[in-house]
Amino acid sequence: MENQQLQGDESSSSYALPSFPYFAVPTPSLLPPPSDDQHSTLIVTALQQQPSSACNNDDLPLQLGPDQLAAAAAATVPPLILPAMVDWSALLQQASLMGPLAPGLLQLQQPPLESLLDQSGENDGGGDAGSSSSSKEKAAKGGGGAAGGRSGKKKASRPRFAFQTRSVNDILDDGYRWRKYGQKAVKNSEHPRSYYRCTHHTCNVKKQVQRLAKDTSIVVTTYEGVHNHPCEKLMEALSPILKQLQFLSQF
DNA sequence: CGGCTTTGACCTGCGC
DNA sequence: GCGCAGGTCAAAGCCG
Repeated sequence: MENQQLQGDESSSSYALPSFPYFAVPTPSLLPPPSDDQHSTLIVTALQQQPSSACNNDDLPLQLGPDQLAAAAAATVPPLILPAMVDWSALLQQASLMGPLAPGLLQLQQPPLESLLDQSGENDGGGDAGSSSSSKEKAAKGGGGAAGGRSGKKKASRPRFAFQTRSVNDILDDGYRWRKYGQKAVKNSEHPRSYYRCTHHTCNVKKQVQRLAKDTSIVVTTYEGVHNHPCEKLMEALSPILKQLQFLSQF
């Protein structure tokens, strides 16, 4: 299983995620108060590289396709208004630590990332979707080791979370600093996929940003790995409060 | 000048 | 073995 690999291989896995096999839609109660300009709807997916049989979800009561999920999200979560800065990684960590059914998270099911991203592609046929899926999974698992041939060793897969957001901006301001290290045209999609890496020296978190071909207003952001450092912007915002608390605690 | 983006090249795995 | 697709590198250029 992937999480086991993560905990075994990641030197920086102090925030190693427990199992979080749910497709989660944050309900409004979980959301911060509205802000002025950054409007977006959000779907969060916890991704795990599991055997394809595990994705059948025969034992799960709810079976929704990507389109249905999007519709369900639209129905259950009317246009969410997000603040300019949301630490979604931390939110997910917190949610996962609270257990599989964190308060405020609506359990649906765990769709594979491929099904999410395949919405973007006008597949030539059903069989094509399958091959595309396996191709993406392969890339996700071996991508790091593949590039540049720096090490022949296969890189262990890491937890991945896909955020589906309706936003004009490609980049979600999650409070972390990212450096773009690549951009790639994706088959069956007119929009390229962008690759980002966390700029923190010891942090190896990556994210991919891609727009859906079918609905270009939706941005799919896929996080890979877990930050091993605090969110800079969050700390910046909190530091005055912390200082005040420290000051008050003296009395 | 440092940090970031752009972009072509390169590498790997998979399917045929 | 070859071609394709995805992921990454790294040099060059841009920007504050």
